[in-house]
Amino acid sequence: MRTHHCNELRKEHVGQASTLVGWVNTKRDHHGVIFIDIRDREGVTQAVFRPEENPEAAKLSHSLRTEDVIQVTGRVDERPVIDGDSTVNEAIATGEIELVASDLQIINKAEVLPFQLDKDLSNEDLRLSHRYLDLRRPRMANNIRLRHKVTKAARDFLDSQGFVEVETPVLSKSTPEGARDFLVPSRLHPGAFYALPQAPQQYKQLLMVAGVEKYFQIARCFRDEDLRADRQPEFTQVDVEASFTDPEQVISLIEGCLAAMFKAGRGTDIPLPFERMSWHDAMDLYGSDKPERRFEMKLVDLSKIFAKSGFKVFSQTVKNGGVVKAINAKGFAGITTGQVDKLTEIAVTHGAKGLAYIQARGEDPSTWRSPITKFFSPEELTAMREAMHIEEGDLVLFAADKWQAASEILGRIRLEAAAMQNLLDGKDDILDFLWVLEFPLLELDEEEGRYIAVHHPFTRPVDADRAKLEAGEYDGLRAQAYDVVLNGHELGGGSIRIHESDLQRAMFTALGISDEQAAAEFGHILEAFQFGAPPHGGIALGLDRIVMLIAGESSIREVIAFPKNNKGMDLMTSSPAPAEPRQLRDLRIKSTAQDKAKS
RNA sequence: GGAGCGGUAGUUCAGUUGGUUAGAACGCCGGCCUGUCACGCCGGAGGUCGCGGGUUCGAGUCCCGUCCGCUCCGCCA
Repeated sequence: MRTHHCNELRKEHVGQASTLVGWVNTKRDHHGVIFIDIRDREGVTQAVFRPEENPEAAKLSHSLRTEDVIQVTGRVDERPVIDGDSTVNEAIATGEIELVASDLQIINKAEVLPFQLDKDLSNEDLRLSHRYLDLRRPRMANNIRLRHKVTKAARDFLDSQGFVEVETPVLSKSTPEGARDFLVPSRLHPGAFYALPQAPQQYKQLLMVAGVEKYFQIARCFRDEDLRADRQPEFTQVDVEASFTDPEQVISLIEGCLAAMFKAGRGTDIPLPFERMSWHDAMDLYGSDKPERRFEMKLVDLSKIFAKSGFKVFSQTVKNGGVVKAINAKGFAGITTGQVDKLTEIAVTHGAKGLAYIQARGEDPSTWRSPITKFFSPEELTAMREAMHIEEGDLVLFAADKWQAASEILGRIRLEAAAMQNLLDGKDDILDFLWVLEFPLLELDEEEGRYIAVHHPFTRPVDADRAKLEAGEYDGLRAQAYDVVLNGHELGGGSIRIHESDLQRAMFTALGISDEQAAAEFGHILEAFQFGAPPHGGIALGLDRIVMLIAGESSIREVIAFPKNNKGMDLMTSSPAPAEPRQLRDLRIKSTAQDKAKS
């Protein structure tokens, strides 16, 4: 049996017998002498086969192929000096020694692999359909181990703070609000369905009513929505809830938890506490509720300057209660026509009628190239130059709309312009953690003509706004909610919750949920709140995204062992797949084939 | 649902203005090689150029359609 892992043997083991097991990483066959690099999960060790040591083993070693599973027994020897040259390999940890093989057992032969493990491959289909091979590659093997370390750090930290891990059901109940649910048909109750949880939100609040006081769970969550590089239909949250708490306690706890996770994952301490910013300021300055602050290019409000401008597009917007805002992409006056078109397209996609800009060839407005400056007075030009700090070579981009719309448009433009200018090059090591606070509680869904919860329907308004909510005044309400952001990525979000049934009913009313619907969908929680529900709040962190960022990957698929592709399919197992007629019969579900036959 | 990019050997890619038999590297197969570690050297096999249609004397290349993948928008309380 194995005596050592493939990363263990050193000079001090010279002369000892050792048995290694693992995969054939590479074979270098010199006919007379054969070198085999054996790989296990810990590392690589070179084994040497010589006819003079054991002719049979040496002969057998010729037949080895990459990824065969073998066991090699031999004597640990120092790497020799040949003709005055050292044969030490400094690239591997065991490079000072080699295993002089006296026995070789081929445990299991391997066919030629569909792809080489020592080369990158761009064909993600192929990787996913043979994921068990893809995971052997060092990068993926490291990511899997990294994920374990980061997850364990979160678990250990929360445990050290007195939090109790509780498992909540995966077979759960569908919720009317929020993302589309995955449904699971019930055999025992034909026509009825479980839903897979989008998050353990209601269960963890009920655990607070149950008196658990401090709960956490490394929780699998499910959402039947379209996928992205950072979105999978099933994903993992570090889900946390506490009773008798407040935002400060949650923030402090999560800063400690993230510090532990980043320490475990990348070995460095992150500076605490994180900076904070109100949602209003984040939108106003960066045009996003998850600001990327590793470059400047802040949004500037020019409404006052253009309030009475002869340029009607601007002055009318301000007159109608909107704003004129702009960003200065320093040194980007040389933007190409194609790039302008692309930025314009982004602006139009997000509701702008076009994209006004100024290419500042010099400091003086007379040198500016722009489709709109001819409409501006000299005073407006001067005031704008001061406000935007326009210098030679700058590019200024405008948006005129309602405050939030204009801000969001410019926020998108800002990110794209920065990408065009490669402003994030060399900034991979900067970790800009940020708390975004004071989110709005509700926002008006103009299509549906009703208010929807910005966070979720259990989020507590700030104390000062509670009376307004109960009185039916829904504009401008602020929530006791907080998001933690890293480099423009939302790592997690949470809130203090509603713990009173009256206030919860008022919230449902605001969301247009009738008493009957509330009783049917949320009766259990309204009832629970009547029996001594403690004040409580919590947060959920996106574990996949956090591990992705620590690993330096750009997709969460790289840190999930068996992810789905863009269409939500597992290419290895070919799921989802049609069900057997018998299964459908048990569930009293008509098959699609039957439907087609009828119609 | 929409936009962009991509699809050529097992893999990663190149392929000019439309022009002979579609190439390279790695991998694979065979041979040689007793100190390599991306071993080396010699030889070989391997292609529905995603699919369908069109233009043309001639299409990997141009046009139309379609499928698949990825990225983004919508969507994701």
